Amino acid sequence: MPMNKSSLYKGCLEPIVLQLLQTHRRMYGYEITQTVKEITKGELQITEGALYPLLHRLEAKGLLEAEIQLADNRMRKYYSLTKAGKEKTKSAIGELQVFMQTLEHLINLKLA
Amino acid sequence: MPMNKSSLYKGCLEPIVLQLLQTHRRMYGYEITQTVKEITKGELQITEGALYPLLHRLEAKGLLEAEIQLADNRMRKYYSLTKAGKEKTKSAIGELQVFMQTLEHLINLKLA
DNA sequence: GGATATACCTAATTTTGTTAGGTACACCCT
DNA sequence: AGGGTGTACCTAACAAAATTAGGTATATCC
Repeated sequence: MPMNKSSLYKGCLEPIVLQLLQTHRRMYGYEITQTVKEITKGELQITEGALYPLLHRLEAKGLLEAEIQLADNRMRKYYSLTKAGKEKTKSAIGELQVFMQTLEHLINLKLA
Repeated sequence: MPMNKSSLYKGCLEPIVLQLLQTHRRMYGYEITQTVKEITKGELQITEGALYPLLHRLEAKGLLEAEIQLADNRMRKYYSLTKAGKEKTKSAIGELQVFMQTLEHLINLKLA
């Protein structure tokens, strides 16, 4: 079950996760993979091998903070944006929007 | 001169180049970098270290064919899409459009 | 003669994702 | 009791692709 046929999402995972955490306030890893799968109707399946290391990197950079919680002998590691994370999210989303406009522009080109 | 602050274009270079070759019919490497820079007003600067290896890969896969031409002691290696390349372009653009819609969907989420 | 632009190239490194595991517990079913 | 599935975390080996930073060579302009 690959993320996608020809991984276009490379480089976009970070802003996607940041944005999700901004709208949901607080999420754990597995929840992120399932939520994205639902929202995108299976189009984007974030692999755990990509997600967990990313979360760890973002935490190490001080953009996320983690809190472990137990329920029914189940561990959940909840992540939320730090102040720096919120700022980073803002700029990341801005860049992503510019990126999307640029992409659309490039794709809809007709020969002059 | 990096391509971008935080390279979002990572997995999208191939479809972009294919699309450009479809609309322009015939281009050489340096021309591609300059054209993209102009079209995107500097937003996307394809580095040569990314482009040339990509062109070689696409040629090796039989998606592009190359033709070297000389003018004023200047070498230019013109690339154009093969039949297989045209088909690949079609599907790549389709995937890219699905990708863009998914991205937009993810970014424009509001908390339910 | 030197800077800038054109025009190709590659090698080392880094980043990021894929693939493919592993642990552990809960729940359901037979 | 045992097995399958789902939840929930993790990591290591590998692969792909871009970045960084070079190199060569010629033309043009000052």
